[in-house]
Amino acid sequence: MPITINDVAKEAGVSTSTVSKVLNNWTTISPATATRVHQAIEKLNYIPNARAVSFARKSTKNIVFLTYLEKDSAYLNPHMFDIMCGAYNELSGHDYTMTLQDISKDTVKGESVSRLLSTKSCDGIIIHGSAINASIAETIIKQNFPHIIIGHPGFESRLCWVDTNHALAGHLAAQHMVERGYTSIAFIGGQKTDELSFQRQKGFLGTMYQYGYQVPDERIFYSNSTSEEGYLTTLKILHESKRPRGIVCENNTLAVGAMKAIEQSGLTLPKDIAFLTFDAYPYTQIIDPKPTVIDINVYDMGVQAGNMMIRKLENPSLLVQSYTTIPVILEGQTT
Amino acid sequence: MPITINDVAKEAGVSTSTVSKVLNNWTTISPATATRVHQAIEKLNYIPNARAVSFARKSTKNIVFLTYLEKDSAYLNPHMFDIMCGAYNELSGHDYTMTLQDISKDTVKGESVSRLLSTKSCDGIIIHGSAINASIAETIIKQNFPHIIIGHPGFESRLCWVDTNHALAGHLAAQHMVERGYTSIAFIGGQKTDELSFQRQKGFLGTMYQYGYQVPDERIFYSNSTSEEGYLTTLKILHESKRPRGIVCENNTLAVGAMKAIEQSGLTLPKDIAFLTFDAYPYTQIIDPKPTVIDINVYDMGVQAGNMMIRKLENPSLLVQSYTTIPVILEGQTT
DNA sequence: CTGAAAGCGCTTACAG
DNA sequence: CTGAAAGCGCTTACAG
Repeated sequence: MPITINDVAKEAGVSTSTVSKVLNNWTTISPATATRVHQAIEKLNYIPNARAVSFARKSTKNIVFLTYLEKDSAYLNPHMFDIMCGAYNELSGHDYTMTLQDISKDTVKGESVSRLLSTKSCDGIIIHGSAINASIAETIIKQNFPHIIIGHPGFESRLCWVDTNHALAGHLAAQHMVERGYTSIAFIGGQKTDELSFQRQKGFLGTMYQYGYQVPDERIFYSNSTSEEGYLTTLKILHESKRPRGIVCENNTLAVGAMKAIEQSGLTLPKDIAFLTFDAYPYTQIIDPKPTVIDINVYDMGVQAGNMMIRKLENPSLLVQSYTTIPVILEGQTT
Repeated sequence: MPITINDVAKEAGVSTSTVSKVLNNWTTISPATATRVHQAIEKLNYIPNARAVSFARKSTKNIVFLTYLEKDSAYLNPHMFDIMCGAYNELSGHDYTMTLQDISKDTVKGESVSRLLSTKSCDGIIIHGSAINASIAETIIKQNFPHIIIGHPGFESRLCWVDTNHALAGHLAAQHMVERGYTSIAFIGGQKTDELSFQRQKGFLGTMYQYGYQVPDERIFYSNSTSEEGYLTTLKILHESKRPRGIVCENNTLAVGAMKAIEQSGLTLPKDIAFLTFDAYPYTQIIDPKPTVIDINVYDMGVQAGNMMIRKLENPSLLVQSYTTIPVILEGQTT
């Protein structure tokens, strides 16, 4: 038989309401009573039944983390899990639990979210950027449900979100290259439609321009972000009649191919050509030489998301819509 | 005002108990009544309050996944998250939710688990192998709490667990090498005390022996599993007076270094030397040429863990203690 | 400062 | 086959 609040009340010689008040730190309880109750709790080794508390309070102290959880997600997108850890850490530090929810099996867009809200099985929902869509957005906004999107949603709305300033990352990349004296640079980006890639490119090109080193169109490349394309594009760049002084890759996968091409061409980094890429993961840690990268602290983004969620729950009238975190440069051996 | 079971009862002209029975598929309900109730549910768009159900049923339909969730875990141990996804998938398919729990902040060993059990906030607990210890084991066994450990616990106990047959993986490695005609082979392992490495090595050496190709002690190496050590050890192996025909590395990190050494020595894979390693992640996908690996399907391990958990919950007297999953060979260009 | 009582929204013996 | 009633273990106005 598990110990209940009634057992504690009996043991302490008070009513259950009094025990409850002690448990919830009401200020109206006399110190003497509080002590007696605490002693009883200690003696009986009482711990409140979380289910009953949740039911009586009409709050779960639980946050759902909505994302894709398919096979190989961990390898294809470790960032997502690092964000998850950050969010977990912040939430658990404030006595919230965190439940996972996969969106990939939804046959109707947004159904898992609707269900989540109507069953009242969480107080709030953190949504990974890859899992947000207009249908979910509408459900959440209509019900005014506490939420945070990780990554800018990609469409205008009243949704709340946290993101890293990717344009600033591009700016930092340009600034670093110019400071090191690399002024003629080729940029290998992802797909034209990729928002993240676009922001990095925009920040990079804009800052180069401000410094007076406009990057010509023929030195701006788009790709499907495969290592193979990074390799081929870089070969092409290196065989230009007038080779650029440096190459910037929009992501790690491109970087693997690019550096292979540079190595095979017999060029030395950074003497013959400088190289910079974005993100410290997943490959730049093991590529040799270690490239200079503009990194984003995704764990911290998760922490910020958790923190914003908690503040929203504590103060529902809070009007903050977004947090933006700042990228940092990690210097390697290629610039 | 959210719709409750009472609203549905009123709408359908029946009692709340009847609605509840319809909701829970009791066979004693007449088809006509069931239809009326379903219509009312449909009309009011009623969804049961999960908190109330959980409280009344004294079960949460929630499983806790216990592990380490610190910064960078996702990069250092993507396997763990892939397992997590597998477990989630299986659990959610059976209408269980899954909550994360980090163990790294426990000041007293096992305190988070004790708390979990006393607050009754889950029906069962899945524990990643890295997070199990004697204190947690004792708590769980004493309370006879539904649990699954991912990976053999490393000490004898009545704990339930799932794991891959790592010795079999070693066996498959040996078999493959011998079949391809590579009979003189060096083995680079992890630390002597590492159980997984030991099992792989044991399986490998044992099978080589059975085939009649005993691996001499001077061709068995131990290491701290860094890429650097893989590199240096391989260089040493390649400069032996009588070079082996193949090298087997116990893990991916060693493999990165080993293959670099082979390449730098001007040897061609697999013409001059054959190479095989374990695990398809995190690096063998991008190493060139792609090595032959013995892979373990960790996602499937998670699925098995989830499945075993569900069967235990449905049938508490189930005596199964362990599942063992089977590794597979993925042929690359190095054997 | 404390307690009796209602209530949170379901489930489940039990009676009919 | 259906329903009245007790119960799950807390919280929280409200009265004193």
